[in-house]
Amino acid sequence: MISFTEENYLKTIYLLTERNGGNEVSTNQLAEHTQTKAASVSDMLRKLAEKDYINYRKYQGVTLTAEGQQIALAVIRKHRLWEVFLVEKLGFGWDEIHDIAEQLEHIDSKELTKRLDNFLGNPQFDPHGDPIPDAKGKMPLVSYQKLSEIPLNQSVLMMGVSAHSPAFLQHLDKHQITLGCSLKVLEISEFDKSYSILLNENTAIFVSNEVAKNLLV
Amino acid sequence: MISFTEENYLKTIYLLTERNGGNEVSTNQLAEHTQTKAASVSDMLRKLAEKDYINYRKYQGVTLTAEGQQIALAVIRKHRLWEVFLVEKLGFGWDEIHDIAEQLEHIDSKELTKRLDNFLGNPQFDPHGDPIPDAKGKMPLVSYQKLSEIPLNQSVLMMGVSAHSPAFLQHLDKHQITLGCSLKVLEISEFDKSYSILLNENTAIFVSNEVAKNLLV
DNA sequence: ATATATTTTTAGATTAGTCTAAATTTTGTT
DNA sequence: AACAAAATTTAGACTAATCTAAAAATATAT
Repeated sequence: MISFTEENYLKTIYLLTERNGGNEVSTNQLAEHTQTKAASVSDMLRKLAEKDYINYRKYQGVTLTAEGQQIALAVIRKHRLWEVFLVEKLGFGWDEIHDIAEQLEHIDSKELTKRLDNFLGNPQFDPHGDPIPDAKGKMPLVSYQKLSEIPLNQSVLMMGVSAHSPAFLQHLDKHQITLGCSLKVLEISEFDKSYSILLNENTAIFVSNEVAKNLLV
Repeated sequence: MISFTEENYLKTIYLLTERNGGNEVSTNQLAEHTQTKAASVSDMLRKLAEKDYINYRKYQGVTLTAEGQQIALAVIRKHRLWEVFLVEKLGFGWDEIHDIAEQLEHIDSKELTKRLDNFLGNPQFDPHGDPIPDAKGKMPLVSYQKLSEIPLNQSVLMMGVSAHSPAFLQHLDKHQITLGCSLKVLEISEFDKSYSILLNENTAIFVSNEVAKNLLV
C-alpha cells in the first residue's frame, strides 16, 4: 500500500522533473515544494528508492521509475479531474480549487475515477489548461508557448497558465483574461517590459511582464 | 487540528451511542468497529477526553461532548452527502458506495460541503434512507419502524435499512426491494418466521426474518 | 459473597513521517 | 588544486497511532 505522503512526493517529483525539462529533481527542490526540510526528503527518497518508485543516486537527485511515474500520473489525473468537477459542476472559481483538489486526489477508487471522468465528459484539460492524463497515464499532447514569446500583432488563444497562485489567477479575473480568450500583443514597453494587449479583438489592456510570462497560448 | 483518525472515532462513538439508545459506548464496542484493539482505543479515548471531545470515566464507557458531537455530525453529513452524489450523479449502486464515502467524509472544506449539498438539491436522506444532518448538525426527524413490527396486511413504504452490508443490499436488489417501494406483510411462517410480502401491490415475494428485521418503514 | 471470567487500562515497543544538528559530499572560486 | 560555500545525508530525537503482554477493575455466577 502506498501512503498519502508517498503519493505526494511522487506527484511532486513528476511535476518538478517536467519543469526541469526531464532532468533530475534535487533534494532541496523537493523540500521546498513539499513544505519539509531536506533531511526529511532524504529519508523519504531512501524509502521510495527501496520500493523502486524512483531512481536515486545519493547527492545526484532523482527521477521516477516507470512504476513511480504511473502512480504520479494517476494522482495528477485525479487532481485535475476533481478540479474540473469543482469548477464545472460546483461553480468554484479557478483560484479556489487547488487546496480541495490536493485532498481529493488521494481518494482511492479506480471505479470512482472512471465514473467521474465520464460524468465530466472525459475532459482533456483542467480549468487551468493543464492536460489530464488518461486512465493509462497518457497525456494529451500540448504545445503551449509563453505569450512573451509570441511576435507582436499576432492573435492567439489563451490556453493555460504556468503559475497557479490564487493571487495570480484573481489578477487575471480582474483583467477578464480567461481560458479561451483571444490575445494580441500590441506593444512591449521599453521601460518595464510591460505589455499592451488587445483582448478579444476589442479591448486594450495592460499587464506586467510577470503576467505575460505566465500566460500560455 | 483534528486528525482523520480522531474524526473516525468521534463518528463511530456517535453512531454507536445512537445504536445504544443514548447509552455510553464501551471500549470493546469501539475496538470492534474501528478494527483496532481495546488497548489502542483506551489510548485514543484518553486523548479525546483531554481535547474535550468526549466524556470519559475510566471503565465506564464514553459519550460525546457538545463539541465532539458537532464534529461527528459534520463527518456524518459529509459521508451521506457524498453517498447521494455517488448514487444520484455517478450511478453507483447503494451497495458500492460505503468505502468510497468513508474516504470522502474527511475532505476538509466547508465551502465544498455547502456547494455539494446545493448541487444535490439539499437532500434530507442518503441512498440507504439515513437522515443527513444540516450544516448546523440538526438531523431531519425520522420515525422508522422495523417491518417486523408492522401488523399483517398493512401497506407501508420502504424508507430505509438498518443493515448496510453489500451482501444484504444486493440481496434486496435481487428481490427488487428498493427505497420507496410499497410492502404489505401477508403472512409470517410458523416454521422459520420468514415473511410472505406483497411488493408494490402486485408481486408476492418471500424474505427471511433476518431481512424483515432490517427493513425500515 | 467470593471466586472466576470479562473488560479495560497501563507499560513498553514499533512504524511512518517529521525535526535539528552534525557530518559528508559536491560545487564553485580563486 | 585547494579551500570555502552550498547541498545533501546521517544520527538521534519526537509525535501519532498502533500493537502485545501484563496488571487492574468490573461483572457474573454459583
